Amino acid sequence: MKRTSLAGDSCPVARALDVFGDWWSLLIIRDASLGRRRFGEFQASLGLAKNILATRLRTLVERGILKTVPASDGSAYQEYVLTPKGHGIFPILVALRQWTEEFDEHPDEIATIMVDRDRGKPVKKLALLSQDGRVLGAADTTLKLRPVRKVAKRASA
Amino acid sequence: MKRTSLAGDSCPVARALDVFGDWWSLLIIRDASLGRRRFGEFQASLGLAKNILATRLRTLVERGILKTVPASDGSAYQEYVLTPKGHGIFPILVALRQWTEEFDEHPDEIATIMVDRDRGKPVKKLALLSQDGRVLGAADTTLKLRPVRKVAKRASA
DNA sequence: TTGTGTGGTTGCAATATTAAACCGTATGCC
DNA sequence: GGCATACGGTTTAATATTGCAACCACACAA
Repeated sequence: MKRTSLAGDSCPVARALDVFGDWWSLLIIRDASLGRRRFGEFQASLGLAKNILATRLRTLVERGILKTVPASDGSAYQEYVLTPKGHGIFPILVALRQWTEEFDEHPDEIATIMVDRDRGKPVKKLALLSQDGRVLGAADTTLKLRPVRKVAKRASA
Repeated sequence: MKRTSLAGDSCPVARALDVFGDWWSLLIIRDASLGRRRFGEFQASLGLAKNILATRLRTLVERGILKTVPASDGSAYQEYVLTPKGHGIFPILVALRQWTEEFDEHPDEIATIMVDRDRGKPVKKLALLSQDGRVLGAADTTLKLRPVRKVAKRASA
């Protein structure tokens, strides 16, 4: 009855969800990208049980999303910061944010807007472009089987 | 001990996760966006237990991501299709996919690539633009408190 | 009218989440 | 140094969710 792992799945969406697709991981990553680094900061901000936070931080470190560094204030504690792989999650956070901004039933309850730091103006919606520069919607795309170079090991369908 | 609900949260990321932030919902939505519509199709594709699939479909319908329609083949069964709100999740799926493409340890196990339907060429990476057209990274953005128009009801921080 | 496929529901065992108590190590303060 | 307290967890026990398998109702076919 173990929660089924998606790690070996051949779908890239499933593989991403396997890494940070649970209730708390993305919120921890969001907090980290807002500059929070300490165990206590995450706990206070998210209000989740400490044991859960501990296991989540541990697996996020294992998976290369976060890394631990010595505390910046000189104390003997450690802090958790995003790796490049963790920073790469930023567009996903933006996509989630923009979906809520567009479709949520109570947009008045959204506290913040994302702005361009230089100008202070709201950012535009994420755009998916073709190689020749056209804006693509879902209907303008398809999936193609990836050409296999050497030997594919475990991928199924 | 009920799983804490994020519905009333003021963070748009949390609000999105509250709607489809569990293990299976996004995969169901992915399947739906690939054209799968029937209970059995989802079940065979995802390999999840039928009771779980049933509850997920029900809540996704309740939350306006999917809607049920009479079966397209004339049989008396029903099918599940994405609403506009559900189609709006597409950029999130793209962002997840692209993260895996860029950071996964075994990219050779990824089966498909997303291509522009017209040309058959891979799509470009999602781009976040400022209003004056600059490409923005995480460090080029900040969050600003949303100006409150009328009375904010429940939002906290 | 008997059989089969589809679309579920029900019951039970295993696992995950939660809150709360506990604990060792650092700091802070005297 | 000595005591109190904060930090960063681990442990425990209750509850909720997940997963599997068996069951069931209805539609459709023969």
